[in-house]
Amino acid sequence: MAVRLKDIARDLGVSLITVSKALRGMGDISEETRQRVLKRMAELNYRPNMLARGLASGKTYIVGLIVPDLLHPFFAEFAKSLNGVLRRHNYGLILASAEEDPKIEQQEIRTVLARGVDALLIASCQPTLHGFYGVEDQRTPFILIDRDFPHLSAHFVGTDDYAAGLIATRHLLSTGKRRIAHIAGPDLAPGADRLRGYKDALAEQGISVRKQYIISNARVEEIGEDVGCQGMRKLLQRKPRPDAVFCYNDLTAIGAIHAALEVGLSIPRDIAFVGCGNVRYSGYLRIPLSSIDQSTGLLGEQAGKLALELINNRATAAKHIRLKPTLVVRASSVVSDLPIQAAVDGKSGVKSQVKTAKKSNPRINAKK
Amino acid sequence: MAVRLKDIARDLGVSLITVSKALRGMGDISEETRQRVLKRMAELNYRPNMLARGLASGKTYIVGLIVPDLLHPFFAEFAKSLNGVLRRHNYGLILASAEEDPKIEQQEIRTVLARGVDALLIASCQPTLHGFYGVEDQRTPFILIDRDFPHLSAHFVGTDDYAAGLIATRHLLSTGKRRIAHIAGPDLAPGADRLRGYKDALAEQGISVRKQYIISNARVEEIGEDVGCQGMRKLLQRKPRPDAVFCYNDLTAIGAIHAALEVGLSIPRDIAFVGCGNVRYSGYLRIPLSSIDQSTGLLGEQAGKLALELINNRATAAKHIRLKPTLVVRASSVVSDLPIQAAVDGKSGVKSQVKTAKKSNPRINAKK
DNA sequence: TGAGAGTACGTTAGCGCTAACGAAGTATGC
DNA sequence: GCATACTTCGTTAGCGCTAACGTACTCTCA
Repeated sequence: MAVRLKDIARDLGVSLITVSKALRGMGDISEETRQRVLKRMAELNYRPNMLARGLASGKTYIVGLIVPDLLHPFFAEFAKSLNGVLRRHNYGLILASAEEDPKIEQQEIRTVLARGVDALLIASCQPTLHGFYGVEDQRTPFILIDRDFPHLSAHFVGTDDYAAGLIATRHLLSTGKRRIAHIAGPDLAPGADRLRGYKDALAEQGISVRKQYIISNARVEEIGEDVGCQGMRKLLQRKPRPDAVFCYNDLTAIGAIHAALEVGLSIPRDIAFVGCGNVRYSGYLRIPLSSIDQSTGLLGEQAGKLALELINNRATAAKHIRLKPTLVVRASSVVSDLPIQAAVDGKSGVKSQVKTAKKSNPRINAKK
Repeated sequence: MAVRLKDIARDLGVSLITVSKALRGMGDISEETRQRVLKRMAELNYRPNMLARGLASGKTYIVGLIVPDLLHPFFAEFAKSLNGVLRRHNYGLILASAEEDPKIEQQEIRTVLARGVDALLIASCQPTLHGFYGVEDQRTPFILIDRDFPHLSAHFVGTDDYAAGLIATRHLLSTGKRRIAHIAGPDLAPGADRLRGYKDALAEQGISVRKQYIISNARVEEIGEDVGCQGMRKLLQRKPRPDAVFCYNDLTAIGAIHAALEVGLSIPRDIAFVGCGNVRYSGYLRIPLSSIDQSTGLLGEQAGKLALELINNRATAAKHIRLKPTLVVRASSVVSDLPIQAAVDGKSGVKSQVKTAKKSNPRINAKK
């Protein structure tokens, strides 16, 4: 059996509550007693029973995180970063991967809440908003991640996806491309915002948006390589053929590039690509991929800090944190005169990825 | 406030314990009463308080997982798969990423244990075995993941790393290469086993192991692209130059390939590469990477099942589960006569990856 | 018919901890 | 010298649930 407060109290000849107070650093204990207690605790390798503490105090020091897919680099990095913040504040993390299934998401939310988490972070994969199964009514603070539900006045931490679309498309325009296509994501907040950004960037240059250049994936479950590949095959049949593609994420971009190479196109000369997400291997791909970096680690930190804040100050008006993304340019969108190995090593390779991710200081829009 | 058993009992005019029994499906309740109780529970949206249940019963229905780095695709996939198994059995997952730091690992083990998990899975990053800080003495069953500590007679789930080294090296030998180098991993079980496999495969062909062809990374903290790149630069200075390299993992392979391209070598003609881990993008890299697949998803499942087994039957002799890895051949190790785009599309590209790693991998050429 | 067995439900006593208040002892002020 | 305040420690009463046993009540069968 594990050592309990009671054991230490008996051992030291003081009352249980004195030991508890010493442990928690409460004021009305003499410094001498506290040291005596702490010393004995260390000797006996005492570990407070967090279940009992949680039951008695109503605080579990656990935060729940529900993501659509832990394997997705974005969520993995987010979770890692969040875990770091929480650990530094002695909070634990209960994690659930919903397998892109709203039913499972619902189940996970239920069970995670039953465990009495102090806060809940949800990157939802719900197609339409049916509310969060009672989370809103609960006293447990909850934060939406990555994907906002504007109708719900909830806390939110995510990327400025409109800016992502804008920046990516502007970049392609700046390289002289004019027939820019878009392989869109699901018809949820991030996808819709990136699409808006894409359209507005075109409008800025007086270029009309052509429907035939937009591949919709409104109802696709998993936006991966095959979606990009199939989308690209359709785009290749358009007349005139697009000369650039802004892809919803890096996975679709990889698939799209694959389809373009398949028919012997030269990248970026014939057709250029920009992805979104800047996943780890983007710089090492066959065609190193230009991408929009979401500073995911920073998102995790911000989300963690917000969660802790909400836990400590019960009532706060809904906070929206949107980080500005940054562009990482690589060979998929910019012609390089250098031999290929130099191109990879130099400006467009990993080095610049690190540089950008470190240096870029995304501004935080704290609406309200 | 959440609904409690007491509320339902009062509401229905029965005793609290009757409600509890109905909830848990215990035998000595009439079917009629049970239905009445369950119906009311559903109406009131009752959720059992898992903290209280855990405190009273000693079972939390939570499993803890501690990994060195959640961002590493292996651990992300493992965690995801484990989460799936646990969810199907109504278990939750507390996850901690130790940031490759033994100190943090120790801290995480302490706090996770304090939360009263029913089982603990540890993929340790300890450089040497100092024991698991009292986990062994605890009644909490624990399972070592990926990396075994043979001295400890603990449960283990991981890859047959010796086979991985053997298979990878045999493959390179089968393509006619004879001067095969190895960029090794840290001097822990997986790294040491892969090295042994490498050596034995050479011995099988009567080829003597040359020290100058083995790059040791015994004390390197993070085995990533940089390590591979630097290791390769050293290997390039050896005389005669190696004509193939088996790399500890895919990340080092990516770095190594980078260094080889840098000096204008042709892959795989001048020098061939095999990695290990078969991460998601291996098939999309500049030089699609031959790799050893660890069937990580299956490992997660096996580990989850073992954990549940241990939770239910207290005492079991130490169980060792080692899955045999498989080889996925791509263009980094096999010459292809086809033009590059066809090579990627065809035999050496994505297809073989799909074939081997069925579940989570992109099925890009759906040309069936 | 009444002891034994079975069924359905309830009572009691915690799990290990904390919140809120209470009770000593010591110091301070006028 | 005695009330007031402060310091230090303890008592009481739970948090919401479960384990283990207790108690009615019914049924069975020699």
